[in-house]
Amino acid sequence: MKPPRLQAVRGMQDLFGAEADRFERVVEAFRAVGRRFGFRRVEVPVVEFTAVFARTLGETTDVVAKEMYSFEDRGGDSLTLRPEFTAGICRAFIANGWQQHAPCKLMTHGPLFRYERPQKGRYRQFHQIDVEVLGAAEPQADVELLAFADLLLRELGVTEGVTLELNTLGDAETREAWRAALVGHFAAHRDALSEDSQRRLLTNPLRILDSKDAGDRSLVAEAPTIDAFLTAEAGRFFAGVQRGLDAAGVRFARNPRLVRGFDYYRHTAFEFVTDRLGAQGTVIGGGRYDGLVAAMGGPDTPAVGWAGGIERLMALAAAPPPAPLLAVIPEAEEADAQAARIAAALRAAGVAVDMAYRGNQKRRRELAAKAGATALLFVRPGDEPALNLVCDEGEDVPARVAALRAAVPGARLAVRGEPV
RNA sequence: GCGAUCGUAGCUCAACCGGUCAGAGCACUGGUUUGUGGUACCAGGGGUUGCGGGUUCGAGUCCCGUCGAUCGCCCCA
Repeated sequence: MKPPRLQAVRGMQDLFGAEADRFERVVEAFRAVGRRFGFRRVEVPVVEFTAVFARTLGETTDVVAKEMYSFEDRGGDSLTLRPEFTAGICRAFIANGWQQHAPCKLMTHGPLFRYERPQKGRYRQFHQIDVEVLGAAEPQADVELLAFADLLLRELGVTEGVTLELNTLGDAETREAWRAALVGHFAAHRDALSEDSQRRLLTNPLRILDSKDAGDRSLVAEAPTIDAFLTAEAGRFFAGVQRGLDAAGVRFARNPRLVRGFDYYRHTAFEFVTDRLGAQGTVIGGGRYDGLVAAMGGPDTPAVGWAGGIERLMALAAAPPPAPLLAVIPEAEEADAQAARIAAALRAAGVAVDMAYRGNQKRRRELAAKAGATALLFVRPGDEPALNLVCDEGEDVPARVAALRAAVPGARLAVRGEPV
């Protein structure tokens, strides 16, 4: 197969300029908010043995069978590009004995890969931010995670049209009873179900609850909700989460039809959803998966986490504010060395500096503007440095002047032509 | 995996029913002016109209295939 020209692989994209800036903004906000909540950065491999994902997701599901990037390496091992963070983090947790640090509050971000049909907000290589709390059985852990997500969205300016939908899947006993009741309900109306949902009845009955088919929806409306099946313990846990959210000022809406497709999910399930991204409306999604670590062969470890799509958050986030950038512009070739010295001194002092060294004066100002400069520093040739500082409206001029005085002592300094 | 729409310079687009239709703006490059914060002027480079095949005297314009994008379904860890 010949690759067509220099196109990127289907569903994978190049990011540059304003788009790349937005991407970075999401990641930086995530890390900053995470630190405020006491989460620690964790790094796990992009590639794992296929079994790490196949075992947790179920060998025969569509997800494993046709939506993973799996391949055989030169040693004959079946490897897979990670389609999610959770399984890899749990694998690392078990392999490295991180239970000694429990509760582990971990955060990470990076690329994930799923072989799906691309559409708006859905790519084959996509990027997520991810947090997990391993080894905490208390509802406070769920609350803290949701407060984290809520604050992050506010910091990013993503609140309009985004709502937190919350549900519980109960404990294992609850879930089994509810599932049986749902199957009974839908089986009794099998003929009225859409073709897709008749299939779901056999493969994944909970998923009938979020069917988009109009006919299914009326049946779904009559379907039993989980509340009638909650055990005392499961009910207490869910009440604890809701109380905590109220206390933390996190607004949510109960969605009794919010489900997870996989059995290891327990108790809390939640999604921050928007109506502004077409069919891919989930911005952040997660829940409690108390059964997963044990199912993978590790110690019995309660855990909860969420992941958010960076591409989707980017699409909703406000444009990042311009970062301060000082452009140093030598006025003539003879000033180049002087300008270079000044730029070096300023950078060493922690000031973001760009150099505009191409073309005539006009051109240099244009290039500085295009680079996003918020302040210009003209360097006049001569034995002693003569500098003229021109700042944006929002710039802290005294701070700029102080930085220049410190970095270039003895310079003749002017602000907009006026000596200071 | 299924259905629909789309694909013209780096970007956004134009080209009536197939016949000088390969263009504009922005961007880019060089220069002039200005002489100090993006807005002036002049000139220039750049496209075998995604790719391949077909119909036709003639195709960007019609047909088929393919690649990609977009919207929805499926799936959603």
